[in-house]
Amino acid sequence: MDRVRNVTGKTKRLPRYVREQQMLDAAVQMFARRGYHAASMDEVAELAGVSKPMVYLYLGSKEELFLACIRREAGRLLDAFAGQVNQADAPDQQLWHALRAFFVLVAENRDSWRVLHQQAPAHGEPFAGEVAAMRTAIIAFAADLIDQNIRSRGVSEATEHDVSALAHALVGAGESLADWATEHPDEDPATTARRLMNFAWMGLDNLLHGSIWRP
Amino acid sequence: MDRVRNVTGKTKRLPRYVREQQMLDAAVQMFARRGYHAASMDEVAELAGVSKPMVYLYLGSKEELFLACIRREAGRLLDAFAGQVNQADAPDQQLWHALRAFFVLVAENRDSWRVLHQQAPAHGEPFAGEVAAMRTAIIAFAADLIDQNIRSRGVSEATEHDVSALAHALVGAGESLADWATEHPDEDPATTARRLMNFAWMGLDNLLHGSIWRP
Amino acid sequence: MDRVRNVTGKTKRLPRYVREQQMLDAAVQMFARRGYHAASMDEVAELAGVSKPMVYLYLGSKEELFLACIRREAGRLLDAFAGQVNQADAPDQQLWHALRAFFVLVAENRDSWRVLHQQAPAHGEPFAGEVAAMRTAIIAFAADLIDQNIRSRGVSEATEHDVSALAHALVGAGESLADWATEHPDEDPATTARRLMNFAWMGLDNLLHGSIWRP
Amino acid sequence: MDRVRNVTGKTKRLPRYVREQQMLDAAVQMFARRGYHAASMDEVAELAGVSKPMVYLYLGSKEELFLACIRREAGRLLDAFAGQVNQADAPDQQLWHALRAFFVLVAENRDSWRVLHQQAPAHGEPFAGEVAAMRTAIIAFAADLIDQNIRSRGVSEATEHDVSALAHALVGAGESLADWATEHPDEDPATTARRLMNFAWMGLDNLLHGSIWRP
DNA sequence: TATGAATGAGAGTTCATTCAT
DNA sequence: TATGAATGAACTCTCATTCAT
Repeated sequence: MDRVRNVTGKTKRLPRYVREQQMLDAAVQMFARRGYHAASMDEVAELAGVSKPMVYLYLGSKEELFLACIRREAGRLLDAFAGQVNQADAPDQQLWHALRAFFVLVAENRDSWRVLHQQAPAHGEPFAGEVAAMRTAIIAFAADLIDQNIRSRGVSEATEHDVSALAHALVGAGESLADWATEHPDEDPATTARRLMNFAWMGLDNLLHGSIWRP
Repeated sequence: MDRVRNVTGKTKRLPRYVREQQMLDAAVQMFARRGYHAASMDEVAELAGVSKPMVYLYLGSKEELFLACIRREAGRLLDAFAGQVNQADAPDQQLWHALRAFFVLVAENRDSWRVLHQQAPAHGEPFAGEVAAMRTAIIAFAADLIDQNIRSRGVSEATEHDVSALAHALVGAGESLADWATEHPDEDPATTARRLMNFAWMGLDNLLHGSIWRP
Repeated sequence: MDRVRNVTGKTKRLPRYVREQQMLDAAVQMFARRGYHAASMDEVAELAGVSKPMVYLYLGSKEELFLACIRREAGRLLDAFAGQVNQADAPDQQLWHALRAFFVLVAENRDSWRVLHQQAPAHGEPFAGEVAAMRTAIIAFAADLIDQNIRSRGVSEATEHDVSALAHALVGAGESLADWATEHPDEDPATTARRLMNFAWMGLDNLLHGSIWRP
Repeated sequence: MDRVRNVTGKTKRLPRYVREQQMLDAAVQMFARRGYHAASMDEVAELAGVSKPMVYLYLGSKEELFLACIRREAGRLLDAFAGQVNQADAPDQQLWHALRAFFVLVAENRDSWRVLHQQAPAHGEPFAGEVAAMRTAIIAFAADLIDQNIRSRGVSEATEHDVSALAHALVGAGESLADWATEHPDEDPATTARRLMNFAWMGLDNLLHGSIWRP
């Protein structure tokens, strides 16, 4: 009933791409708030202002719709995180820019973040895999920066395995802070990014200087 | 058909408590591997070697069953993490013991970890809340240790808010490493714990010494 | 499989209202013959020539379906009984017309009568209440006629309570005769109505003339 | 937990007949208040202070239990109604005694009345038939009295069919008044019986004197 | 293009009923 | 005698999905 209508009273015919984006927007919102299973195709269609068969016509099935959501949002996140980095910068500067972009994105797109972080991994393949791939890319990016840092100082005891572990820890810390920031809306994303830089990068620095914690 | 039978060929009658634990074991496994919705009560019952009505008789409903799983596993995790710590130890020693116990538990109970970390938060209330409460307790524990450390050195610029953020980052890093360790079965849990101590604790140390990262 | 199909062999698509009436028809029949609990939604749907989800989509739930049946049939009965009465007629004429319409309706809609008289009161609230309300209306109608009759003769010993009891007796006699007529299909409804008029109205007449039975 | 126990703390072993009556008491109560289907064997057993298998051992099945209830209560009602009548009395005296006994019984055993009047007929054979048989006996009794009355006056236009209809009307009026009396606990059963005698018997009298209502 | 009408398939849940002790 | 433990079988209800127009 709320669908956009033109002056003749007929339903407005929008180009396919626009309609698709509307549906994806609606789907992301529903999946984030209700969860994948509890979100019904009926509700998605209604929120998108379209009839159910349209959703099927454009997106195929509930699984494909969910996948399309995941892909779109994962792409956006990757773009934000890694896309705008200047490879000529120092590693810490690169990480800093990436993290800040990430926290900004999450703050502005909570539903998107919940779909990627909370929903997709819980519903098995192929959804979990899609997010896992994105996460792997991010971790690789972090690992690369850590590696650059290490090499630039000539320290080299750390294996690839060690670096990978550090990158995982760094990303996990970032994800957790993203959730935390969600509950503190007055926290500036840049501040959150600085917190993480201090927590993580400084710890790495220490290791590089040989001060190691032992039980 | 697969029910346990004794030599006389008759169905084994077990006391209620035993059967309940069997059902919870089966449920944790099914929920972890298939996901909450995809896991059917039929499958849970079959895996537990019991008929469906028994599951309902003892555990009430699918929701209550899931909650019971979450509560049991959350309790175990909390016990492992915070239960065996000696308050007389230095903060870093306390954290170290807790983390080691945590990584050991996760390594030995992957399904349990997946239920808590991957399934419960994805399915809304009351499940998410139950895990959130446990996580809050763990974060408080970590925050407390960080606080002790700060005070013992007389440094005091950090607000409670800052400490909370650090604790969230630390716990997030631990969760991420737990997942990572799951894919590296030959990694010793103690080693994983040491990685995290080095990544996190040393970073904190740095902060305490006043070396701060700035953009 | 038995659904109505047109010559092209395709499923007939009927407007919502028509389908709803078909479902109610089927439901009344099933509830009357099998009883509320023994009637399954599967059977109702099949008899209506529709799939089960349609019944749920249009009527909501088994309880709501039963209620809808009761309401429709109670409405029809009330209309038949009280709807066509001319208030200008003498009380006995009014009652006579009402009773005749009632016995005609019951003779032509046995299932409907059984749902109202036999099923609904046996299954507690809200079903019993719905029929009780209709019955109360009918009894009030009868009581009113009795009252008019009394007043028209200036006799006035009878309290409201007494009149109510008489009305209940009259209606109970009518219900019982309705059941009895059901087993005597060759009995003309008008005859049945006349029987009741003689049994009831004449008895009242007597009372009004002061001839009272005493133990 | 509330079962009767002797001093040794063991469950009291009561003779079979006593236990059976306890179970029937409990069953009548449950069937009357919840309805046949909604009453569960669990609840019946608990209310009777017995374990479920005992109910099955003594009464056979839910159907047989319900039948046993119906038979016991129908027997009591028949006894009350027709059992205490002195055949030497005049017909109106006989009817009066029977009705008074009936209204007394209903007033004191509401659950019993609801099982017979409300539940049994709603649940098909063999339950409905059992009550129908009892009702037939009562109607036959009434018809006989009416018949005696007619013959004693030498009036004989009335066929057996007519008399049967009158008896049905009389009994229906009685049933309806029984329900009505249930809602007016301060009404004396004898008064209710007198109401019915006046309503019914006097109406019959009229007919016998040739004053007939015509449309 | 767009949709109201319709359904296949399967889930959770609840009993009456019966073993095994 | 008496019962805690256990289940077969059904039933209500819900969706993702697809016709027919």
